[in-house]
Amino acid sequence: MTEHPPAKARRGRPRQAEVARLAGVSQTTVSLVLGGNKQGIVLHPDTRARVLEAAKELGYVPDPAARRLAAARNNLLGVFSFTATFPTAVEHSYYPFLVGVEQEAAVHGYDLVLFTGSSSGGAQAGTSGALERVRLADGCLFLGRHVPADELRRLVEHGYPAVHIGRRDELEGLAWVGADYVEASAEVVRRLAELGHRRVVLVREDDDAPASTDRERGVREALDAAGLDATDAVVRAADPATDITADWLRGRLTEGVTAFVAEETDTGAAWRALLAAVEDAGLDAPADLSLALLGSPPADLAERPEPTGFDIPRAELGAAAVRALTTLLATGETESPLVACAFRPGNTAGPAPAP
Amino acid sequence: MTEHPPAKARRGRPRQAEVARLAGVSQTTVSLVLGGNKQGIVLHPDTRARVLEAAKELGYVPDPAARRLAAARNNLLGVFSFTATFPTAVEHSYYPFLVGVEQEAAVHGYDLVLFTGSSSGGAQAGTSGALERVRLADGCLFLGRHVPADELRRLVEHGYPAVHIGRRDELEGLAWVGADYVEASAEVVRRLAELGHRRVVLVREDDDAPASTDRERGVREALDAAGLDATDAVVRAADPATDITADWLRGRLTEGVTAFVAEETDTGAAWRALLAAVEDAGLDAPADLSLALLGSPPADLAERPEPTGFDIPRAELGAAAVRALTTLLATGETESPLVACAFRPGNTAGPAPAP
DNA sequence: ACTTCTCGCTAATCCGCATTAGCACCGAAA
DNA sequence: TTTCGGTGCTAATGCGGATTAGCGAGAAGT
Repeated sequence: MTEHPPAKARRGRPRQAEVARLAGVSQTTVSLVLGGNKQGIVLHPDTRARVLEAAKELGYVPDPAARRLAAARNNLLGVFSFTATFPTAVEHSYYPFLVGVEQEAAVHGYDLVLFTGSSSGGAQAGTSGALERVRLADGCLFLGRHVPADELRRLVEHGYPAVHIGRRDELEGLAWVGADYVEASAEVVRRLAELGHRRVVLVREDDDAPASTDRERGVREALDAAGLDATDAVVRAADPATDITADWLRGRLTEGVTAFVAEETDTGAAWRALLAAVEDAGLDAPADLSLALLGSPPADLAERPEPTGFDIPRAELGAAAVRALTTLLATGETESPLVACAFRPGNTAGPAPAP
Repeated sequence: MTEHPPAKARRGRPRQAEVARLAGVSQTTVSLVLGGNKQGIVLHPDTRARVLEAAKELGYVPDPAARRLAAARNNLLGVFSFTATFPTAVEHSYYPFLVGVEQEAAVHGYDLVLFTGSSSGGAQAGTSGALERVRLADGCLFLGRHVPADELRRLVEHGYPAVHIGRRDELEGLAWVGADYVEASAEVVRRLAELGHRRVVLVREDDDAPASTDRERGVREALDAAGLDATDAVVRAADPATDITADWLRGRLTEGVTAFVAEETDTGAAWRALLAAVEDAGLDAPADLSLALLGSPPADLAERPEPTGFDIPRAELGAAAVRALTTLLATGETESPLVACAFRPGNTAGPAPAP
């Protein structure tokens, strides 16, 4: 007869109201005890204890959405990647970031929300508003070579705390953490120069991601600094697999090029192409020519000779990103640190062959 | 003087209320137009158009927190692993699950919250109530060989939607998805029998995880079915590295054993020990004896000959787990599917040597 | 002309939590 | 006895949107 709502009784997670009932206090009090009580309202220790016990007994956990809505924070950090976060194919590329992110987030008491849908055409991938969902979290990390700049800009302009993993200063006000590709790439070229190489070629993808342009810049700067010829020193290959062939390689060799440097990308296409071309040409590195990789080799090429180049401290970058984000959340201060990469001697580069 | 709140006026994004004002309709109408309008309420096309235009003009984007709050579900799935979710060392063991989980979650429009045994709330890690944190998500996936059964039971009894990756029927009411280790292991043994092996030994860890006992069962069943001698057919090695030696191997060989099967575990210890013993004994597989691995080889052993055995469809398992969880959330129905493993011919097993 | 129906739209609530205002009580000061 | 100042707690409200109940007005039926 009466319209009692007991049907909802055991439905879903316990609310503060239920904790309140069990503890014999008001919902407000529960909120005060469980939330920070930043208002400095005085509560009797016994009440406090009762509430805590009731909450534990019921297994109460605050609803993150409600917390956010009430203009508070929910201790959730988002991670949004523009290429799938767990892509089968490029396994090794992004995973290490998460290692660092996860650890550092734990240190700061945050849980991680992985925003999916960026990957694998999920429920609403590609939708123009897809980025907005990250607002559920207190702040968010963004990851990927290509990022929808306008959407991200909107978030940032509205004051949403965001940190990009990877340099990205063209986007005013966006905090980021980046690897110092310029310096790391320059160092690789300097080493090659020291080994006697007078002409070096960089093979990069035909793409203007900061990660690529930074590497090119480093290479060019080092060439300049060493007084080397930078003519045709950079090759943009739209499709490395077809552009970088044994013939092409021989051609460059006859021009006096003795060292080839490839940039690392998600797919490692440039490096793969280079290795294939060298093999096809029946040549050997580092005997006939030197090779270097501006980054880490793809996982499936692990058994190949270790490439000369540098390692990107991915876990460290992930951790730095979390630190930047928590700082942003706490103080509102934007910081964009540049993390150094470690030179990796490897064994694909050697002294330049005598002319 | 007056305590007007205009400070918040131009703050942040537009609300539905503002869109409504601009379009000259009510907030409800805006919600109807912009939201799904699952109620099938009839709206005039013109009204609809006006609202859409107003929304576009203002650049309206719904607040995900509010949306989720009103919907009484936050579209979050938890992933809880009892070993760190992102362990650098055992990288390959759990990672593939996540690949499948992430993709399938995206398909269903869920985002992921990552909980790890270690992190779970930096503030109060290790607390016995650590598991309660997962209640933050609509439902949760559990992952790991060893799981605190009583804590999990509490959650399940409270009606919390949980799915375990890996068979686990001893826990009444818990849904799980598992690989069919019994059948897969049996098949491996059947193949060995077909190759003429009359005595087969399984090397397993001294541990009662379902994943181990299932494999043993499959092996025993296949031995029985083939009418083979199952005496001493199973060896429990607390520490495979010291128990499985070249001497031990020779001993078994003289007893007539011609094939050795190892189970796969996080560390791959049993398989490693077996390989080492064979090498130490100066023997060769598959010439002198046959080897098989009930699972996939550890990543660092990739360059070794491909083990005969089976592959665990980890990504598929992850995806199946998400499907089971979403079904549980939607219909309340618990399902526990068993996913088949694919036999991997490999090249460590061959015909039994003539006696 | 009077009841019924749609059709189109809106007022009122609720979701779960945080915050604001303020109430009831009690001992101390006047 | 009245007033005052804490102390300890709660009612009420709002965040932004989804949902439910239901209200006018014109069309249709009788």
